[in-house]
Amino acid sequence: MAATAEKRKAGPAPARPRRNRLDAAAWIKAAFEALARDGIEAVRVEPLAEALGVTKGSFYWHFTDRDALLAALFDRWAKGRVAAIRAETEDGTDPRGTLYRLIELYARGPNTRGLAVELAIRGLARGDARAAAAVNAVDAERLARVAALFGALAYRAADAEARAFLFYAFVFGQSLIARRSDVALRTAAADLFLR
Amino acid sequence: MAATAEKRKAGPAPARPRRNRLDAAAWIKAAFEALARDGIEAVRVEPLAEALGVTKGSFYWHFTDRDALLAALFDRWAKGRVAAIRAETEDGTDPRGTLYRLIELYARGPNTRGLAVELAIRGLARGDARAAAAVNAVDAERLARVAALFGALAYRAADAEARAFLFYAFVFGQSLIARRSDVALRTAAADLFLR
DNA sequence: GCCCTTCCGTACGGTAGCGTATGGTAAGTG
DNA sequence: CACTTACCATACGCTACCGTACGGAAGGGC
Repeated sequence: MAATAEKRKAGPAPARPRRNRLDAAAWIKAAFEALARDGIEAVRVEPLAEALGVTKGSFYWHFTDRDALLAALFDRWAKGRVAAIRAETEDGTDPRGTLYRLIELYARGPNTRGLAVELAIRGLARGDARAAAAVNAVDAERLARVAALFGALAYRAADAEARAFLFYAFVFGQSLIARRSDVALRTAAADLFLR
Repeated sequence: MAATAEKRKAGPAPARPRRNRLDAAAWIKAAFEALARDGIEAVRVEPLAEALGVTKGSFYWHFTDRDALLAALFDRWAKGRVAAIRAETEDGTDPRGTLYRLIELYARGPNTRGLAVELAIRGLARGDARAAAAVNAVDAERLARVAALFGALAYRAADAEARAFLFYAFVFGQSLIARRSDVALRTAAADLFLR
């Protein structure tokens, strides 16, 4: 990470940094956009620079190389997903409702962007150790949280764990199949193990 | 394999067909190898040529461009998968055993190659219409066949369809999750809807 | 034998992107 | 006002790949 927040002085905050000043986070955000829309092949330095309205001179100030951007991308994705699943499951009441809400989050909803990022990173995890590490961290947290939800529904530990595994296998597998499929079929399938 | 290769008499000349004559199928096969191992970005003309021991002069004789190779790849994959699911389900006896066998095929067996190809093509289906068409054709056949298996287990039509959907969502989803090496967990999850 | 088809090698031009070197410029700092 | 810092623009060399043009070798048909 490069230097980010150096202007800690008190006083009037600068309204606009300058013309088009960027920080590392802006590059990562643009990288997420490109990844969601066109996959990892679209996360390239020069196209991103053009999309951001700067040149790659900016990029190589904030990152050592393209690989560093990818590493930051995976890291930030993992942290964000872990924080998200914690926030979504911290309400202990109504575990079954939470499960249904979680499924909706990835199965329908306007979350095609997040799903695309998810699938892209999981696809990379096959050949990239850092992507694999990010996926492992996210999966561990998610499976633990969802297993706890099933545990709250009075399933025994081993059964709750199996149901959590089935839960996420279904969530992501379904997204690989039903590109235009109907909601009724998906709901019926989910009801088979959410009962 | 040295049975049907005698075109010449027993001269001192090399008995090979010629030096390294290829056909389109050889290129497609090499493309599958590259796709399975390193993803779609590895399916490139010049690296494939080197792997095949020829130059790209050969490629542009058999294909108009790289895109034509990808189209042939998707087409052949779809045909192969449709033929495979038909062969695997044509035996009507023991539907449940067939279901378990199908799951093993993608979840456990030494089929990491086929699974890698499957996931790569499904990842491409998001942005490539031909890949999407191939996936749709394969999915339609698979879902119909597996729904028929569940139907043979006395599930009613709608239920059988939902179970088939869950079946394939699980098969592919489980392959995306980190803890896929845990056989017991995977089996327990499958038993939740195959029991 | 001769030609004709099939297939590949060789050489070339063109593009896209990576990373580097270096200078320039506006904001802050003293 | 000099000076420093942070950040970006510009220009360059390099590599990998795509697709084209064309020539040449090896067999099969006559």
